[in-house]
Amino acid sequence: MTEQDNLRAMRHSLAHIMASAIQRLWPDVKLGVGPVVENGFYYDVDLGDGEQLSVDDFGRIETEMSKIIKANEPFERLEMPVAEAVEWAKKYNQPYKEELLNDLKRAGTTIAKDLDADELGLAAEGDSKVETVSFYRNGDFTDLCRGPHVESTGKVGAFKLMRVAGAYWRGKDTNPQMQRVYGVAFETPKELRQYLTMLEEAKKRDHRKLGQELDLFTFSELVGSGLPLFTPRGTVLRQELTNFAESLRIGSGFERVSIPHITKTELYKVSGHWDKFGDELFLVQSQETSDQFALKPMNCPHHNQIYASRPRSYRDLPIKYFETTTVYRDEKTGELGGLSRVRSISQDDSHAYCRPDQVEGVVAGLIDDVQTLYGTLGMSLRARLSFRDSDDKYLGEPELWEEAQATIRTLAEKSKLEYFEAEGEAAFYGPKIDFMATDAIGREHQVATVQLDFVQPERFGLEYTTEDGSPSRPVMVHCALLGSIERFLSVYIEHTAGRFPVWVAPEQIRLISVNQEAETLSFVDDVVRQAKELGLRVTADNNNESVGKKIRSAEIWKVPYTIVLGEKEIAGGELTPRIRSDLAVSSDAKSYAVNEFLKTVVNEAKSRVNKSSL
RNA sequence: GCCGACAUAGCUCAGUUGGCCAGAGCGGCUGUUUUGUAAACAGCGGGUCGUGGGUUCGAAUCCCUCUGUCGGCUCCA
Repeated sequence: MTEQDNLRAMRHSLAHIMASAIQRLWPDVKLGVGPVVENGFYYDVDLGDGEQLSVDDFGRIETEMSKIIKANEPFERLEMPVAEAVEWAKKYNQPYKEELLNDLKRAGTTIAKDLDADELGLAAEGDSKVETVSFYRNGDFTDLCRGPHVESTGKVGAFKLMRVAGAYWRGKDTNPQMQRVYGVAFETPKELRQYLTMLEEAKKRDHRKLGQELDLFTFSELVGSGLPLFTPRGTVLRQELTNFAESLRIGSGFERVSIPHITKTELYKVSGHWDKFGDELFLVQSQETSDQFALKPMNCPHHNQIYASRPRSYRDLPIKYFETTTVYRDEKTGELGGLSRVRSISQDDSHAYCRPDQVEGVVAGLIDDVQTLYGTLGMSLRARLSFRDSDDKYLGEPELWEEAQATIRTLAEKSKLEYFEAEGEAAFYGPKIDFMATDAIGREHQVATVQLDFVQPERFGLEYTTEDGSPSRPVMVHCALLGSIERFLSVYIEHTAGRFPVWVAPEQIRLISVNQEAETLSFVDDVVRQAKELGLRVTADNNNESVGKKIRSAEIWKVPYTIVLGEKEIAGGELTPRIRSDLAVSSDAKSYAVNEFLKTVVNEAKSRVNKSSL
């Protein structure tokens, strides 16, 4: 058994132990499923009679679990015919288990396609009907289960119950809702502690907290949920990041286009999005005509109309458009949160219209841009090649798919990307490459995406004239480097913990006057003026406070360079910048002539480095 | 949308067996001080306790509605 398998067995065993502890405390509990998840496990339970578990009960449950662990009860595997198992479930009043068993009996799997039996931790012995099922017993607790488990309840490592949340039985929103109790578990207490420390760290860097503290963005009840408002500081962040992404586009031969934010709904009836996503559109009614409009939920159909506005020759291709613009999606309110999930979504979107023989070159260029961007931001990347599976929901010629997927695989190989393939993750219109970036505390986030599209060109009748004069369909390549800029900001704020490198820092230099004397203030003004002339973001703190307090304030605002100005500086004409600790390369404070310092900072910003050049 | 928790000053938070004018720290403003690398001192403002309704002699506190936030579920072009 590998270490991985052993950890899984430990976690799954803990799910059983937790269920058995809950059953001791609430004998009438009805049990759902209890699989292993990332970092731990959960079990879905239903206490019945509308009774609810809360985190206040965790102490009792954990105590009970500890007793079971201490008793070191062996896990015994037993088998019984399915019919007998159904009787067992009936007898012990476990309707959810009964339902699962009936599925096993009928279909041989616990559920059609939407849930993976393995994830559920349940028996599924292939596609044929199941004759016998396995149970595991520890002490007085018996549960339908495929296993494997650890030998006995004493061998489960370190765990902690984390939270309880609602979850639909078998993930369907028409089913009754159960309570899902989550726990985390590791082989050793040390690993558990490390994990909990990481969570603490994540909490400290929560972009919602930092957004408030660093005055980056806000929400207003009057404007509505999921509609972030960016302050001047937050807007600098957005702008610097999009400027960078846009400069990569321009370097790769994309041309900027510009479109309105609304359209007649006809556009989406043609594109096919109306049927699929119509209920998530914000509708806008004209008071003048009977036309119904919608706020755009994506940009491709608009861009397609620009492509379609004149005849295209094979010589014109690839035609590459890009635009940073906002789309609007009426997401369900319960799904919104911070900047991670919003209803006004800004995208650095691009669409390239290619001949089939150009797809490879275009995609290679985009992969290159993605790598440059995330390399500069100090995040490592992994790519998921999202391919189709055998489902019939995919549109477009199967040969085209095969070819495109092969191309993507070759490119991933050539670009030295770390990648993996995921069947069934493709969009309905084509395969894609989704990029995941790892942040400073080891969490992975989905960011950029490159998608091939065979469907929209067809739907919109996009064409170009080939060498022999016949019409042909271009292939569309969608790409967003930052993805949703709001979501990306949430990732980047947490990645940097708000300690932005100079090129993105809303406030790059803060000047602190030692006193209020006219000579000092005029010297400060002079440095501010010079810095602004060089395009730097500089502020002066001339408040009547102690130097110590003003330094502290600059630290709290995470300003990269703080400079105290007083008699000494006025006399010598030199500054001694205080460098924010994460940027500093050495700990010695050096002095620079005003001009020399400012020019160094300008160059540092221009080169987008993550360390101080001083 | 669903389940659960929550909403008190600009921020962070006290204040529940329903009861005197609703509190603190930070931030803000004013004054004193003229300050040298993470918090000088003093004073002053600031909240119809998210909204609307209800119960009660009396509601920040109990009940309902709505709005918003958080943890999940579901969804994600």
